[in-house]
Amino acid sequence: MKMFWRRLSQYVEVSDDMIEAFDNLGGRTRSFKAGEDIIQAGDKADYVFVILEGWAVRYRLLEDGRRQIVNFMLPGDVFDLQALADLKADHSVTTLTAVKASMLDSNDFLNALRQSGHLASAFWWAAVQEESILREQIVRVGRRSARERIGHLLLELQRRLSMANGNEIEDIALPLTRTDIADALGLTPVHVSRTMSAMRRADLISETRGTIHIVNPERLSKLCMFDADYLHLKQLSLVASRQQDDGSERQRVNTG
Amino acid sequence: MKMFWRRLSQYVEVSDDMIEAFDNLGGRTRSFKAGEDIIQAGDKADYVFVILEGWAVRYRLLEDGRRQIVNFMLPGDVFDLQALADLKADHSVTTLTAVKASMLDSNDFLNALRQSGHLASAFWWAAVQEESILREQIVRVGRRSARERIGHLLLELQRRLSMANGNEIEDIALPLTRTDIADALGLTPVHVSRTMSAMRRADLISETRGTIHIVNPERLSKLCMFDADYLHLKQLSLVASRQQDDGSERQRVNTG
DNA sequence: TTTTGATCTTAACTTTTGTTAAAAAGCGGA
DNA sequence: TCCGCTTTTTAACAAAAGTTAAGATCAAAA
Repeated sequence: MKMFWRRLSQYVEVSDDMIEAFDNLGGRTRSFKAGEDIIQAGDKADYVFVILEGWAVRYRLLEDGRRQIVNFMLPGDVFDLQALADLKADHSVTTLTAVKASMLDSNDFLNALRQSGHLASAFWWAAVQEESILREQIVRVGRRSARERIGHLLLELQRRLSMANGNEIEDIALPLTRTDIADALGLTPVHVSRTMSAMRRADLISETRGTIHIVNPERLSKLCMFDADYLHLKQLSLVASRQQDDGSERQRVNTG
Repeated sequence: MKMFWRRLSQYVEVSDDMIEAFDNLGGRTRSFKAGEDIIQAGDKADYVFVILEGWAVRYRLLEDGRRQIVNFMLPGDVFDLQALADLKADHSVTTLTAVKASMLDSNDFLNALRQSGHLASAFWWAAVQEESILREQIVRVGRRSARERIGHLLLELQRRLSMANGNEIEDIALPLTRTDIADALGLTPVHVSRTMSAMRRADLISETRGTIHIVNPERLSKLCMFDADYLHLKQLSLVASRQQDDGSERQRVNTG
């Protein structure tokens, strides 16, 4: 839950009354195994989830089996605020790793929002940020080359993990297969593999047992035209990227 | 404004107190010429807009001039609810035709939401629907062929225009150049032209002076795997007469 | 350790989409 | 009406990404 408050603190001052209002919700924590569906398309959404640990994805399957991963959900992320509108899910959510998530009854959740204006605006901000990430995903898939898509996604994930973690993460322990990356970026696994091989040869990234190291973030950012504005981060990114310049220690992300 | 209520009535019962709460906002109507920017990336968003007439698009430019249209905004659509989170725009909005839009001060708007729970949930629904459309745009651009993308977009626009209009629209007066369509679908104008020519030859669509006629909506829907569930519509015929359904099973909206 | 199944890589080849360019069509204003 | 502009279409060719297939690598289970 710490990750969640850390994330919200990007936008609002996290006050005690806010944490209290939230705790009173009495959401129960549920654990999911890797590869388990949390929501299936067509389900009636009754809960709002907060990811506490692990990675999940929202995806959609076409009738002929093509799969598109719509977005990644990391610790601190909130979904489905859609549940508050009392609709059926038009997509599925599944886990990539073991996941711990807090499940909040959507009615209780609404009441909590009414009680704490701060809490409401924090969640509003989270929803706005999520939408921003969706828009950037459209740009990524619609108007970028394979190499740019991969680099841009890696940079986004690094930022988001750092934000949840509270300090800059250097190396990304990606729980993703080439197929997952392909399904997120509108490519084929073969082409992802081919392109990442080329990126390694070009010394843009290196990879050891599923952990990606971005050799030179500035260079990769320039190459992929990555501009973190769309993440609407506050001081963390500025402070942290400064720290990164003066050679602070490298850190591995561990996501359970 | 009629379009707007018609659209919201898809989800909530539009009551007099709701219309009153909204009218009290005293939003002023502004007119924009075709091709005029309503919001520019980097602007501080201070207003919530409701489109009354005309078409607009949200888009993002990459440094090297590539453009991605993120979504289309039609009469009855609301943006930027993002303004409520007091953020800077990470994208631009421009008009494709002359546009009339209602501009609501975001603070006044927030107060109105607090006063009318119905109004709040109506807007929440609008935001949820918009996000749904964004997700489908990701699937469209990420995992569909050029022909599927074009057909799918046409079917979506037909649905959305019909919804705003209150009854089924047959022919779509598209105020879009091939370049606009290309920028929305992650293609080039040449390929859009080529593909639409093939679609005309295949008797899927016909076009007269910018007006598109979908020859056989069922066939096109099947071909493009268009499933309107993501728009969360009720059947139009019901909208005209009855409001929200009670306990009975919700109807699937497919084609025609 | 060896085995097994999944994932990754590489290569050769195909298909789709992008590029460039030039001609045709459409459209508003003189 | 013609003129000048923009948009659309078509064609030939280039590049990017998809497909198929086979071998290499990796990690968990025996």
